[in-house]
Amino acid sequence: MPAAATTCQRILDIAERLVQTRGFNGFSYADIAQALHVTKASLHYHYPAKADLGKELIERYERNFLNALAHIDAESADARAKLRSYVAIYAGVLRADRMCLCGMLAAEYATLPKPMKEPMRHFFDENERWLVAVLKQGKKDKTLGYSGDPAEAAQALVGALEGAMMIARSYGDVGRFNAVTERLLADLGA
Amino acid sequence: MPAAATTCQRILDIAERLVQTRGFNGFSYADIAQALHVTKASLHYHYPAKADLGKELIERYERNFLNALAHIDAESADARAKLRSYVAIYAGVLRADRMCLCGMLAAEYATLPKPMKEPMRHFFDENERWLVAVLKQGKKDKTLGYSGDPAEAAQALVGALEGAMMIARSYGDVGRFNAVTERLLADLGA
DNA sequence: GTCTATAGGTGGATAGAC
DNA sequence: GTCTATCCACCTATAGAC
Repeated sequence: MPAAATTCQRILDIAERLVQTRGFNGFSYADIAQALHVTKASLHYHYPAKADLGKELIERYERNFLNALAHIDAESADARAKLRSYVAIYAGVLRADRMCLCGMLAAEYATLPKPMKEPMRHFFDENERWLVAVLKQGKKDKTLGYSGDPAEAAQALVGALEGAMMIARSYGDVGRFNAVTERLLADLGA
Repeated sequence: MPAAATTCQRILDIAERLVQTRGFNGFSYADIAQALHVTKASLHYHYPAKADLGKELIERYERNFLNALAHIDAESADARAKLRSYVAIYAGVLRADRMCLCGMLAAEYATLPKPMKEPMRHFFDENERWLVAVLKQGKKDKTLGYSGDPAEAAQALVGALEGAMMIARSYGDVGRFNAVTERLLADLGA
């Protein structure tokens, strides 16, 4: 059985939800304190500055995301299935009325504390690295089709997913996201 | 010659730039006051609440955008050319290190003042309406190709543009955006 | 229409007791 | 590790003089 969540983990869980729904500039230590029934001062013991909290949020989010991708690789050998599982991760986030953590931070990029900027881009780099491998595999075994550079195709896909997610959330319409992603997948042959 | 810009217009110009670069939660009346060499109180005379300013920003942005689209319709009859001109608008915004105003607000949707939410979605509705007309024209005269519902194709395109813009801006890399949009246009036959 | 002045609140962050 | 208490900067917004 899993060990009880530490205070640090609980803080990150609440903060993650807040960033994904309201943005990094849209929540405060007071919001976490209220949800966790502790004082703001206690939070500063664990994460002295908001930038520290934000950096840790990104790094944990990327770890969890890459674990999910590794899980996909372990589960399915088919490039088409991998791609569909990848999109399903995004759909799951949106269903919880959340944006991708790093998609949210990308919008707020100009106002982010410096320690958060590089880790945020790293998330996208790793996503694209994984996607490039899947796209290359799919092209090699002729299960996926796309034109040009696989890196560009990966960037286009990530951008399309983030953008579709962001807009669909404004409409409160997950179906809109699903319709768009179904097109994207179909265009790739998945 | 154009009339001298009114104070209201100057306020909107500064605020627009601030929202597009920093987000609605990322700037304050103090920022505008400093840039305009007036006091915060003066700004409240023109726009009592920040929500009033935000609503006006969206409505002006949409008016200007729709004017640009009307200009495209007047300039070119070719659906492919129209589509390329549409994408060029986005590229121009990004080149100025800005995000689309409404793309930015879409990310911040949960924290937006109520009076801004419907106008923001209206911008996307009108964009998609225009795109649907172009896509239908292109399909009719066989200059553009896409599968399925033109409304869904329009939503996919808008989402892809907004997402690509957001991410490319984080990397400070307009070329990344151009490469992605070139793919999108090519896939549509434009 | 713009100013000074200020209200009333919240932001992130720290000191020091327990 | 959590608390109380507090600091100071900043926020949106208003009152009232000019």
